[in-house]
Amino acid sequence: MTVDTATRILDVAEELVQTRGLNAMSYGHVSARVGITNASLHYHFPAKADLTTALVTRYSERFFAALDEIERTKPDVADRLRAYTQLYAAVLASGRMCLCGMLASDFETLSPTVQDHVSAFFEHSYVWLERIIAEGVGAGRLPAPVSSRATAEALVAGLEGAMLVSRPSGDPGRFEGIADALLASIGVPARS
Amino acid sequence: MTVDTATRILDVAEELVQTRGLNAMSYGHVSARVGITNASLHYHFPAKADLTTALVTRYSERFFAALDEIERTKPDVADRLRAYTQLYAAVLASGRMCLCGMLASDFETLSPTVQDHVSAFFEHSYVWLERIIAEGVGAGRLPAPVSSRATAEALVAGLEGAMLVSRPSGDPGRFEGIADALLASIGVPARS
DNA sequence: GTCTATAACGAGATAGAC
DNA sequence: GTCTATCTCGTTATAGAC
Repeated sequence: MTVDTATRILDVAEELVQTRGLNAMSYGHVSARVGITNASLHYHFPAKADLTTALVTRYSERFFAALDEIERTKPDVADRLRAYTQLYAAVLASGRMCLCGMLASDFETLSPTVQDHVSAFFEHSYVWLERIIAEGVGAGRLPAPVSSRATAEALVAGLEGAMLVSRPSGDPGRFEGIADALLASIGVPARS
Repeated sequence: MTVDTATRILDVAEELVQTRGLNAMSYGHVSARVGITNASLHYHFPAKADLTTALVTRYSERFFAALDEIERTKPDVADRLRAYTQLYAAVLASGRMCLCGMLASDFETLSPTVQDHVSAFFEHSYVWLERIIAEGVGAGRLPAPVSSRATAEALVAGLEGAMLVSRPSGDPGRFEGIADALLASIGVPARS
C-alpha cells in the first residue's frame, strides 16, 4: 500500500506550486522533501515542463471528476453551485491556492503545452457551469441571467479572485463571504 | 526632460512583474533592458526586496490617486464604479496584470514588508469601494446590498480574477464581459 | 530506479576603480 | 552613478556507476 515515487513527487510538487508558485518551486525543493536526489527526480520527469504538465493533468482530472460527482449526487442547481464553490473553499482551507490559478498568474512563463492545459481547465469549467446554470434556469429554479456563459465566467473569475485576495487579508474566512456574495448575485441563497 | 535612472528601472521592472511575475523578473533582465549593469541596478535598489517595495509603493500611490480623481470628477455612483472597473481594464488592455494581483499569487515568497504593502493595497481598495457603495445606497441610486463591505470585496475579487482568467482564454474582450456581469450583479447597468 | 558527480548557467549581491 | 570583476549559491540538466 506504499505510494510510488512518481506520485509522491507529484504530491510534493503540487503542494509547492499551490502555495509558493511555479517559479518558486525547484527540483531541489521537491527532491529534498521526497527524500530522493535531484537526478532521480529527473528520471521520473526529465524536464520541469514535464512535471508541470503532469501536475495540471492530474489536477484537472480530479477536479472534473469532482464535478461529475456533484452532478451525479445533487439534483438541485443551488446545491450544485454551492458544492462547486465548496471545491474551491476546501482547497483554500488546506492552505493552498487553485493550481491552475497559480499557473495562470505565471502564464507567460509556461511552455505552450502547459499553457494549453491551463486554458483547457478554465474552458472546461465554463462549459460545465454554463450547462448546470442553463439547466437550473430551464427548470425554473434559477433566475434567467443575461447569459449563462457570462455568469459561468464571472463565477469562476470571482472564485479565483477570492482565493487570490484572501491570502493577503490574513483572514481565511474572507473567501466564504465573497463566495456567498457571488452565489447570491446569481440567485443562489447561502443556505439551502 | 530625461527620465532618471531609478524611474526607468521601476518602469522596466514593473512591466516585467506585471507580465511574467515577480519570481520570473531578475536583476539581469531589468538591467539589460534599462541599459545599465547589474551592479548599477544594485546601487539604486540594494536588494530585490527594496525594488519590489518601491514597485508596490509607486503602484499603490498611482492607483489611489486615480481613485481620488474618480471621486472628484464623477458624482454618480454608477459612473464611479464603472470607472473603477475601467482602471483594471486599462491595465489589461496594455497587456499587463494588476501588479498587486501578481504579487498576491507570489505572496508566500514575499518579504514581510512587501506582504504588508500588498495587503494594504487591497484593504485600501475595500475601504474606498465600501464608502462609495454606501454613499450610493444612501442616495438611493444603488440597491442596498447585504453588506457594502462584502460587495466591495466581491467586486475586487471578481476583477482580479477576471484579469487572471482572461489571459489563458486568449480573448482580451473576455474581461469586459465579466466586469459588466459583476457590475450588473450589484445594480450598475453596463451603460449609463 | 537511485545514486554520485558534475556540467553549465543564471541568480542576487559585493568590492573597489573610475 | 556607473563600471569591471568576482563571489556564492541555486537552478536545470546530464553522464555513468550500481
